[in-house]
Amino acid sequence: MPELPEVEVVRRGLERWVCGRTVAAVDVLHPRAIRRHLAGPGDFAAQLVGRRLGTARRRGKYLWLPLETEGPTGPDRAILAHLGMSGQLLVQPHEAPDEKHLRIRIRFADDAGTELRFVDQRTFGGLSLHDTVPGDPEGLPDVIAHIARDPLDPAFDEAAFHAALRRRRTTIKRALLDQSLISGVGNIYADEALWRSRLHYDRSTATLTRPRSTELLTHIREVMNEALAVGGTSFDSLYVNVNGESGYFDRSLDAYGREDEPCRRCGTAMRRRPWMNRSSYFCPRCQRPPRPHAAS
DNA sequence: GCTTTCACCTGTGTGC
DNA sequence: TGCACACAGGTGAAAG
Repeated sequence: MPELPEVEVVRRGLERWVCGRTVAAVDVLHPRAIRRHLAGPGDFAAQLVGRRLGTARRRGKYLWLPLETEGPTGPDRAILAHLGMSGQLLVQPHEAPDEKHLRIRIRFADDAGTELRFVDQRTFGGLSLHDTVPGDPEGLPDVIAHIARDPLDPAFDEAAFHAALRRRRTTIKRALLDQSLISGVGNIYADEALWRSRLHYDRSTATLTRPRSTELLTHIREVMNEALAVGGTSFDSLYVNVNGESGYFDRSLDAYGREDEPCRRCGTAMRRRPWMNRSSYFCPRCQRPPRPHAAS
């Protein structure tokens, strides 16, 4: 499942293989893959043909490719991409057979012999075209202006994050998954960072002291950087980078998916609890529940 | 205004 | 063998 490290790996691949190339043709093979582009597949293709792609950018789990312009005001449009749960952006040779779940194909006006493919089994992801926030040097698409900066962004505001946590009347894992508070954290890295911080997922955000939230942020960054270093996390080949290679971080997970296995700190059997239509993995000894009856 | 719930999707695995 | 069902989970609209 692509979270921030996986998306960053894809961004780097796009930067290397796609940036600076000019779009020659676009095939939309499944309309759901561009459902956020309200004007439809024909408009999506027509607006892209002839445009040169700028440097790939990322905020949290969103990626975008600015469409270069000659004006001094920066890019005014950008292709926005979200991989959802199973999306892949692959750079493939023209002659490579179509993937079973190929949704969008973008061909380029050059002789490099490769094309960009958006492949997505569960169709939660997609591409779309948007105006950018006026004056934004990175060409941030307007529809994701509400997404918070991610913890690997040098401009991430730790003091504001802590203040927001204290203001909220919610629990810590919900807050970590709220992309308007902090972006890029999904179910896997939330469980990993909470385990490292010895925090229970149901702990109230209002009870977190500044040192505790600082420590949590440190662990979020650690686990993301470690995943980045090995190319992201992959469980079932649904996630691969732009060259089709899987990440290896799943071998290093301490919490996620380790139900009944011994905690790597204290040896207690790890537990899984249904949580918001998904699962939370935690150590019942290291990560004490906030209320005696809240977990067993 | 803030917080919580649910629909959207498809492939895989399990139990009967 | 075939069927029903649970599960994976990010996002945003709708409900509370």
